[in-house]
Amino acid sequence: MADLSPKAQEIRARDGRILEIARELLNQGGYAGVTIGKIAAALGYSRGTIYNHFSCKEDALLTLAARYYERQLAFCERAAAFRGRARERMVAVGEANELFLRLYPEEASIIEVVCAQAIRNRSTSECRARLRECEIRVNSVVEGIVRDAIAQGDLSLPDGVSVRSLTFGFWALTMGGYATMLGILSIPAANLDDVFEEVRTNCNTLADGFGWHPLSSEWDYEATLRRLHNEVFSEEMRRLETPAAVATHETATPPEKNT
Amino acid sequence: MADLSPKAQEIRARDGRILEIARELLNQGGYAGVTIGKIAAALGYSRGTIYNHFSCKEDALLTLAARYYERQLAFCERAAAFRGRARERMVAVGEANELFLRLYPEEASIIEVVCAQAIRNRSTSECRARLRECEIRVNSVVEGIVRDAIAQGDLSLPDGVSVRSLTFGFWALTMGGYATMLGILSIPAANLDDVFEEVRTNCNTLADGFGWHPLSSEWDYEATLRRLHNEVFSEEMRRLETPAAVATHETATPPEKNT
DNA sequence: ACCTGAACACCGTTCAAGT
DNA sequence: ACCTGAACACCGTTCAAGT
Repeated sequence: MADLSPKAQEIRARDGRILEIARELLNQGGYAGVTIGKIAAALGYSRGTIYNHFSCKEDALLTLAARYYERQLAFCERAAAFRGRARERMVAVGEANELFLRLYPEEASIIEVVCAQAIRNRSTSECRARLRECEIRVNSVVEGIVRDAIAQGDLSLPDGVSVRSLTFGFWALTMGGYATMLGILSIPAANLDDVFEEVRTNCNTLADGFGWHPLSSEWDYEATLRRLHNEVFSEEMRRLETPAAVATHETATPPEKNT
Repeated sequence: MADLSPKAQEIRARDGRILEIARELLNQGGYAGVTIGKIAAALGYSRGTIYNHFSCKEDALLTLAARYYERQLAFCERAAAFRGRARERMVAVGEANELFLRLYPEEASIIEVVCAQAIRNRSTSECRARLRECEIRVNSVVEGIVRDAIAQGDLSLPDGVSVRSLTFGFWALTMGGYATMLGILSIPAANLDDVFEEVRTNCNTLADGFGWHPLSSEWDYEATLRRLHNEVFSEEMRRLETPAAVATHETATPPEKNT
């Protein structure tokens, strides 16, 4: 960083400003609200200049998404390093995801962008590679925990079930649940008041179904969560408890067309 | 239908043709490939005429999605009427979803459209209501099975777990898994060769985790599937086994921007 | 009553011309 | 070397004018 000329540093900094503006526009008006023109106006440069920073609009948005995923990955890695039984660490990673979504709810609108193939397909392959890297690392964190559980004798895989497919189950359950909450997958049920709790309960039940010891009935996982909150996420828990610091942005609800 | 004038019938039929053209364009080039201009050209009418049929592009696409969901719902309802233990019927509904996706893989690109808030938000509320109706009905089919299981003594809910949250677990696991397959949620694992099997295995394990009898270890659910194939989906199984009838369309892979 | 297509508004992206 | 903004291509949508 220090070996860059002042001009080059200024340009670097502008990268970040563009992303921040894009994030605000996305939170305010969804994908349709993000426009090269609006970004340029807020930035104080002309539209053409944006293309000196990002090769297209989608690359800017996916870069934003990559930063989001990288922070989420860091949460997961901190949780996976939690000291305890393998299943406790699994619970910890789930909690890390939950805390992350709770802390940055407004930024979750970026996930919709990532999920849309129409957007991903317009982006540069380097951009997608950066996202993919995050996904792979999150996955290997969880697979590592599963392997530890097996090595420690807490879990034995049923016939025909691989580490990958077990990991996939937890992943699909969690992401399917959260995607619902984020409005990506829609849910039929009326008042889904606490998706977080339902994801947690179902993940625990799935682990019980695999016979992953200690079972829910054999262990106090509430205590595990308390310990995790104290030992790993104390700073984040404090921020969550002071509501002013969280969710100051309103969520993205672009005006509807009819009624 | 018979009480419509010939002209009115002609217009009605054009509704369907527009949807069919939209479906083909969607399969060929994804959302970006669907254009009012292209639809009009293929239809042989001017662009303005399209707006006599659908109030906007998104309404046409969501109507297409609603038709898709309605056919899927019909599959689920047939499966739920299967005679057997409640858990067998649950397995049957899962299998119905799987069969539906296997039979119409190319049409799954419509799901991406439905998942994109950016698209849903531009549609008419009537259109979304039609989609929502389907989701509600699928959900109540599954909730009904869960309630039957409880009534018949095969399942007892743990403390703090409602019928809805249990249903939600199966739903999230299934949809999260399929969303992966459809490229909506991306999956880190390298070669995910059989998402279907992994969804099935994990759903079974989740049911075992809830102590839903008969457990996997107490019952031959492979036999249940065979019976379902014979008694309910024999026609569909035959079509699946003659590959010529299935997956003739190529999946939507619009050209990428870079390498 | 239905259809047409010019016209409008709004984008993303490029690139010759400036500084 | 960097920035500008006119110009281009491409959309969705509307509506006065036709038939």
